[in-house]
This record gives sequence, structure tokens and C-alpha cells, in this order.
Amino acid sequence: MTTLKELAKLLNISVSTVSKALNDSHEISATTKRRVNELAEKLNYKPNRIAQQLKSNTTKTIGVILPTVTNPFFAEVLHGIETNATKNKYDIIVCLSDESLTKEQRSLELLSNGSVDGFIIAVARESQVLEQTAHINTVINNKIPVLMFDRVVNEITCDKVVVDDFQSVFEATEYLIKTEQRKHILLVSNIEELSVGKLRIKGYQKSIEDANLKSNVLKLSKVDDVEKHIYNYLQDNPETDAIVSIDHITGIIAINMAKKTGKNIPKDISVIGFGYEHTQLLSSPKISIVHQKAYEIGEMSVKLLIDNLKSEDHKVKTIVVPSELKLGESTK
Amino acid sequence: MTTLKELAKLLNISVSTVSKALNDSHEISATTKRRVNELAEKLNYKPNRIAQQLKSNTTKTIGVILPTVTNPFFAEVLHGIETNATKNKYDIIVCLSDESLTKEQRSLELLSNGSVDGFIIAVARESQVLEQTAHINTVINNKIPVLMFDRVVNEITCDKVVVDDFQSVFEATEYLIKTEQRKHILLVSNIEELSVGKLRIKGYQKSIEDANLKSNVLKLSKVDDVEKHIYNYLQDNPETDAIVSIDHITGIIAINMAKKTGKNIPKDISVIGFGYEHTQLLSSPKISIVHQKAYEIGEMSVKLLIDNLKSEDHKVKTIVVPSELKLGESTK
DNA sequence: TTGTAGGCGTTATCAA
DNA sequence: TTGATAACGCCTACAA
Repeated sequence: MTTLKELAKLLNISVSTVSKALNDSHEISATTKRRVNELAEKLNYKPNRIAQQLKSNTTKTIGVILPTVTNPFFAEVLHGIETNATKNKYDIIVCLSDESLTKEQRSLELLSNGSVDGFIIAVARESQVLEQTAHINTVINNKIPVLMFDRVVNEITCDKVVVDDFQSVFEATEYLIKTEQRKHILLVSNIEELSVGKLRIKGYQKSIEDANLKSNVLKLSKVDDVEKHIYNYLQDNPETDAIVSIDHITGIIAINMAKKTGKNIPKDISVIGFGYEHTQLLSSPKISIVHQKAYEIGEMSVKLLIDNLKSEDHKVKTIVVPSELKLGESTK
Repeated sequence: MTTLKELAKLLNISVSTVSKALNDSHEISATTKRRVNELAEKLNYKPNRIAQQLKSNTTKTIGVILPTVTNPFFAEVLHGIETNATKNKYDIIVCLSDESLTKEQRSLELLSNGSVDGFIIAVARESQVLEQTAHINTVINNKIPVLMFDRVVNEITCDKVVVDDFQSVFEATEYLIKTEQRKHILLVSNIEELSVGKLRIKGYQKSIEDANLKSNVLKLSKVDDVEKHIYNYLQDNPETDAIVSIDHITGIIAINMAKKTGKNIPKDISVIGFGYEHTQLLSSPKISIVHQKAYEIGEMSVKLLIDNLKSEDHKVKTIVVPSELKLGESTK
């Protein structure tokens, strides 16, 4: 890689002159600037990023710590993060915790050595279940800004970007009750132990209670054969006329199983699931979904974190990104 | 952040002594080492990564450039890359090209300033279709190692990790012909313009030719309503008794559509798609898939790139990661 | 056993 | 208008 020193030597001028010329300083004459720029162009000079980082004590890099990226929600959030970071001339270093507390701790620890200016994190399932989150506070105490999204720890004070988990499921359920007159609504879930899962279930229950209906929750996260469990439930409870799934998997399975029991969708049973971009393609009829604005969550997270990085007196915020009920063909 | 200088000052010794003590140099006395280590521990000292990078002229960071991460194949490859990179104490900077040539060029350009030691890249759809790949050679000419995976440019000389696209579809088709005695096999695709898509279609065609059957290819990548196209085809060609999908979407849609036309799967029609971890969950009956070892592709890519980074006289290799036919319930 | 000095590539201050 | 120098934080050859 070409350096300032090399350019200086070739042009017989000093390093600092070259530096100033390249940065278009008013101190430098037009001719010198021209000479310098021409050579720099020719040798494809690019200022060494590492040196700039050392000098400026800032990396323009964000550490992004995700539980997984095979879950389409996090994939789409990452998409939003990457796009918006790039737009703001930030790079992202991505670490996957694989839902493991240890990996999450290690990643945070490893990047807290000047590698990044700040973190965007969705905490691992294990960290959330065990309520072990001291490592996050450690980072914050080291004055490295942290933004948490989706899976959030209430006890930690930092910027947060969350989904309207309670409200969205409340409304989805209410839609089934009020608009579709459904009376026997099942909730299926494979994420009931997560903060977001709990909130979504509460939204369902509130709506059910308001209508004096019976709550039916099928928890599947520790179960092998999800298909079979849903199928059996539907066989045993043939009065079921609607299903709400609070994740991006069980809704589609529920559609398949309901069809298998001979029910017509949406005539006999309505189904509302959670989903993102392509989810609807994969079911027939196309599943109605609570569409979480995953991309926007990523975008907002970057925006808020960069705000924090740039301003001296940043005050902590929590932003709620509202979801949208996107009706497909699995509701009437 | 605590620095060597600060430690030195507090202990009234020189910076180099501190440095050596922390690196457990034999030059330093046990007592000094203890004093230094204790204080370092107490102040949570961590060597500044940027300074180390500048000093060593190596970043221990890999630039990963992916077309997208919402496609589960790339998500799983990323998983493999991240895990193996971390294991080898490398970070990854992730850029998404969004299938755009321009974004891909920009990302490569931007990171070619010392930010990374090497690249892992799957070229964007646009770059591949337009056959514009000079930017990749530029990087290689700058002596930054590049590894390409999956979507590969034959004209470029560098390490490659690819899937056995031709062979896997050849075998899947052969399975339908020889084991299941299928005679009217349809291939559906939404990626026929990609190098991998072309190879997969060739594998299908070879197998079909070998058996003296008729080739039927349904190209859907520029089509709005994939469901409808598949449904119509099945209506118009009721003799169809097997479907091969060469992507991770159209196989599941084909199952749904075949069911819709009243066919029984796998009795009347067999379906084999492409897929990864969770794909099989989303269809009923569970789809049989060509399982690309996406995670392994990521792992191998990192391994090969790091080999290249470490050895002086690295010779260029292409590694083929074989896929596996994973029979589900959509074949007999 | 400890310390001094120089350098990685850049930028900024100050002097010429 | 240009150049010398110092500094960012770390490491290391060499001197003490």
C-alpha cells in the first residue's frame, strides 16, 4: 500500500505537505495540490484506515451482536443495520452469540478494546433466561455506548429499539374477535421464554379477557415434533376457529396442520402469524401476518446509536417501532 | 481506556517495562510482573487493538461481502464464517451488496485501505449477469487475498469454495427417474441467470437426456406470481409426476400448488427442493431437499483464506463441498 | 533487569 | 506556502 511517506519522497516534498494537499488545505498552493493528487491517483493512494483510527481515537465501526442470523427477523434487522451504517460511513463488525451467554460475553469483551465505537445488541436467549447481563453494564460503564433492540433488558439503562409486542398481538387477536367473530382462538408459540414472547402472550390474553373468551396457549419451544403437537391439538379441539402464532414458524405449520385436519382456511379457521418479507410466499393460502418492521428496527438502531456517538449530552431513549397487520389469505 | 503509559506512570516505571511485563517477557523480574499485572487487572487494561494493528500491519479482520443475508443459504454461510473466524481469533466486517454491482464495488474499494487482511465474497447477481468483475481483480492485484464462494467468476484466479451444483441436481433427478420411476419431471427455478442456477439446470438436463425423457424447465425469476405460474403449469400438464426445484422457495410453493390441484404427495407427484436447516419444517409433507452444506462452506472459506494469509507460497485451490440428498416426505 | 528510542501512517501545531 | 516535530498506543532492538 502506498503511504504519504512514499508520495513525499517521490515528489521531494515533506510528508505534512502531502497530507495537507490531499486534504485540500488552504495552506497549500494549487500547483502542489495538483502534483500530489496526480501522483496519488496514479499510485492508487488510500489513507491507511488503521492509522487514521489511531490518530483520531475513533473507529467509525459498530459492533453488532446478534443471537443468530438464520432467523429471518434478525437477518432483516442486520440488513437494515448494514445499509444505514454504510450510508453513514460506518462499518459493522458482526458477532453471533448463537444464543449463548458465554459467546456473547466473549464478543463484547473482545471488541471492547478500541475495535468499535459502540454496540448494537440483541441479547442471547440464554442471557435473557438466566438474567445474566452484567457484561453489558460493564461495557456501558467503560463509556462505550450500547443500543439494545428487540430482546431488551429492562434493568439496563441504555438506548433501546423495540417492537410493540404487546400491542400488535393484542390487536391481531382483537381483529379475530371483533371483525371475524372468532370465539375459540388458540395461541401457538415457540418463544414463550423470551421477553418478547411473554409480552406477545400477554397481548393475546388481554384481548381474550376483554372479550370474555377462553385463553388457549400452546407452548412448543421445548418440543420435538411441532407439527404433531399442533395437529393433535386441532384434532382434540375441533371447535378452534382461529390461531395466532407469535413466531415466524409455527403459523405456517398451523396452516398446514389445519388443512390436514380437513379444515378450510380461512372459512373454518383463520390464522395470523408473525413474519417478514418472504414469509407469506411459503404458505398456501398466503398467511396473514403481524409484520415486524425488522429493516426499520435496524435502521433506527443505527440512527440512535450514531446520535449517541456524536452528541455529548445524549439522553437515553426507547423507541417503539410499530408493527403492521398484513392481511393475506389466511383470514377472512 | 487504560494505556501502557498510564500504567507506567502509576507504577513509576517505563512503558517498555510494562509492555514486556504484560507480555510475560523473561527479561522482567517476577515482582515487577506481579505489580504490573495486578494494576492492569485492577484498571481493566486491554491492549488497544488499533495500535496493535498499526504496529503489526495486520488487522486480523476479514471482509465478508454477501449479496444478501435474508436468503437462508447466505445466512447459514455467514454463520459458518463467523464461527470459524472467531475460533481463529479473526473478526469479520460484513457488507451486503444487495445484489448490486455498485454496492459491491464500493464495499471492496472502501475496505481495501488496510481495514481487512482479506476478503470472502459471493458476487452480486448484477455483477454476475453483467460480467463486470474487474473490481475484484483490482483487489487481488493489490495483494489482498480474496476467496470466492458459491457464486464464482471463472475468469478470476483465486481460491474458491463451491457447491456441486451440477452433480447434486443430476443425482436428485436421477433418483426420481431410477428409484421412483418418474417420467414427467418438471424443473422450477427462480435463479436461472446465476452461474449456480445454470449448472443446476444442466445437471437436470443431463440426467433427463440420459434417460431419454423430456426436459421441462419453468423459469420464474422475472415473474410476479410464482404460485399461479406453477399452478397453471400443473393444471396444463397433469401428467407431471415429479418436480425439482433448484432454489429454497419454489419447491415449497410447488408442494402447496400440487396439493391444490388435488394431487397427493408423494403418491402422485414427488418434489425435491433445495434447502437448509429449517426449510423442511415449513412444508407439509416435509420437503425432500438437496441440502447444501452452507455452514461448512462458510467454515471452509475461512479456513482456506486464513491458510492463504498465513503462508507465503499459497497455491490457489478450488474446493467442492458436496451436497447431500435429504429425503423428507415429499418423495416416496 | 530496566529504560531509551524509533517506528507503524496519519494529522495537527508551530516554526520557518 | 512549506516543513519539522510531536502525538495517537504499542512493540522491540538496543543501550544502560
